[in-house]
Amino acid sequence: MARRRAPQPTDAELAILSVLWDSGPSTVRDVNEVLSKERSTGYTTTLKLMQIMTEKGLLRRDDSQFRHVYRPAFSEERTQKQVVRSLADRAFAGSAGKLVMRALSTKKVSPEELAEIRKMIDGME
Amino acid sequence: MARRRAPQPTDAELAILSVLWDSGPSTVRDVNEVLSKERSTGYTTTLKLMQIMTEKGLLRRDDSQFRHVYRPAFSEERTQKQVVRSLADRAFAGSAGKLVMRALSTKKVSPEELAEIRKMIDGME
DNA sequence: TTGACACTACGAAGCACTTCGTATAGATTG
DNA sequence: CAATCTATACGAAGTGCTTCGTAGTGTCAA
Repeated sequence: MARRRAPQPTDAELAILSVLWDSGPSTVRDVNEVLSKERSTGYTTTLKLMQIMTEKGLLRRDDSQFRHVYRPAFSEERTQKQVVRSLADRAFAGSAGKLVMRALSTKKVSPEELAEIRKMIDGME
Repeated sequence: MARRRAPQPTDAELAILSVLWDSGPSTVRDVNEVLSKERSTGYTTTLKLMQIMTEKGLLRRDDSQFRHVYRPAFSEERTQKQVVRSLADRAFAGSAGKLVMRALSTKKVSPEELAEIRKMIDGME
């Protein structure tokens, strides 16, 4: 079962994907309204990006309506695994374990999450 | 104690930093010999990158000798924390904990590392 | 149906990253 | 000292990312 290869999303593309994962299928306007709050992005900028992402295969588009509706081509889980693996390769000599330990050491993990992580490790052994 | 801000290293820059963290202070030739094995990078390419990294403040250079000797301006630990935090912001809504769990779920963590991670969590509670 | 509005398509510019060719200067060897 | 090797400096090209202006097309209400 060969899965289509997914290109690594860029920063701006990840921002768009995040909105779509949160909100579900959306129009360009929907996405841009969320993004423009933090990034103050122009409408046509978001449009162009989403068009390119569709060409790349990162998004799917339903253009049966006047307002095209976009959705992510790949799940949040799959994409997150991909970017994590990519970072592990680039900055941690390929070791996901080293990456995990470094992430834990940033002290930005809440006790609740810590407990969840421990439970996850328990289930893996 | 305000620390100088470190720019995010790019991919090629991370590759160079990795060599320097591993090997210690090195000349351009030293670095290029390691890199060219995987990346087949030209000598002047590596040189130019390291010059730019020095301008950016990512590397320090000792040019008292004919062959300049370079070393990282920031530690591996600090840089790794930085890139992890950056990824958490971009793809995990800022949550290092979510990033950790996703990294664990890639199944690329050895049992030894898993044990180490558990020990680390024990020490944090 | 026509004017106003909203949407998509397209082209291009600005910028950063990466790569490499060429010029120049310092070392080394016969 | 001259030839040769090795190093650095510099400029520039190619590419990809991001941004936006403008043109063209569809929609809707008066």
